[in-house]
Amino acid sequence: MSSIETKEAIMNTALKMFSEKGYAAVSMRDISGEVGIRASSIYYYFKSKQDIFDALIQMVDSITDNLKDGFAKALGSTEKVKCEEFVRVGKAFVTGYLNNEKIGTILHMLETERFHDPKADEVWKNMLFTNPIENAKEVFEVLYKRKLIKDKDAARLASEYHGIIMIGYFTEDMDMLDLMLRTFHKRVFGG
Amino acid sequence: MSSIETKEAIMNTALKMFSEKGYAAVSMRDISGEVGIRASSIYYYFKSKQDIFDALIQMVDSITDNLKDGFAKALGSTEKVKCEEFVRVGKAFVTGYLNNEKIGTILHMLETERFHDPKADEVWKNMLFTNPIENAKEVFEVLYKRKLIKDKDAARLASEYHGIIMIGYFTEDMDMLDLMLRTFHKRVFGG
DNA sequence: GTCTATAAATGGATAGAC
DNA sequence: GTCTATCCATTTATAGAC
Repeated sequence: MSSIETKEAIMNTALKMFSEKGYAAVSMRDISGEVGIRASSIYYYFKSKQDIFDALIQMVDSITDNLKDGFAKALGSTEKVKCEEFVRVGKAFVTGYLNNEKIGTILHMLETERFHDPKADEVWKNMLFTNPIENAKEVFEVLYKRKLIKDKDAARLASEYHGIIMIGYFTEDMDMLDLMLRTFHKRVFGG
Repeated sequence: MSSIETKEAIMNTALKMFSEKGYAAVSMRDISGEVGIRASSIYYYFKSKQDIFDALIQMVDSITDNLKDGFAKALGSTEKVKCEEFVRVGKAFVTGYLNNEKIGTILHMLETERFHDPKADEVWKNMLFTNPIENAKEVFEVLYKRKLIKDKDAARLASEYHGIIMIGYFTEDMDMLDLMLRTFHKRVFGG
């Protein structure tokens, strides 16, 4: 295996194990064993266990920027925001993005470590709240300017919308998420 | 110190440290040092480290039942649900209950361990979602029967309401929470 | 780049004195 | 009840051979 491949294997394995067991509960031997090398070999790529974690956070931080797409692209440029499309985009954000294999694993890792790692806490909040709400806000601003909605308060609409998304994400009740999105659409876009 | 006091000190200290550092990162020596005894003395009260954690979860599980009060008592029995009162109750749930010293610490501990402890995951979801939503649902059912609201779907209203609460809790934006609660009140109870 | 070997520290847990 | 002493497994990390 080439050098770069081994390094990536270490990071992917560490991410998976940290998210399942938590940082402290995973040893260098656990990671190396899963990768198929000896623990000491990890130190050729990373100077410490913390160094692996920091590299993961940094990687995650850059991924976060690629989030905007879905909601903005799907809703910000259509003629009329149909209910079915609105509901589809909302559910896709939960099932396709938040519960995506990669993103979901990252969120789990951050969630287990965020209380004792300020950087992890910041990235977690950005991924799950700050960025999505900011993106939704921009979309609602566009929709208002294009007179597709009557409510001018884009910031509040974005927080309300994301509240629905978060309840769907945490309770995993997709039927209720569907229903709440329909009700929100009716209220904001009109019957 | 009496036997019962020492046992409580161990549990309180363990809860605090588990919530700050995570279960695996806290050693028996860490806990005993904070309590002011030797690590071996803990084994007089608990047969293992896991035993402390399990005792905490069990304690937490019983506390959860005392949750109903706030929302139900405050809103389910008044003549008319005034906006100010509705907003006050919602904000009090976030600042007084979820961010309460004891409850908040418990939630943090559960959140760090829930992905590798099914019982912790269950209790966490109950405390933060299942129970509050169920309680809110019962209140909205009462309010509908008393013709104080026109919307019949109490389950959906409860999820929408709790979505607002959760956004307030996670983002810590109390001004936005205030605004969303006012908007919700206007929509559901009428201007 | 990956290995073996090992240092040095820390972990959970027990035995037995007081 | 709390202590000292200790066992034994496991941990992070390094040194140096290949």
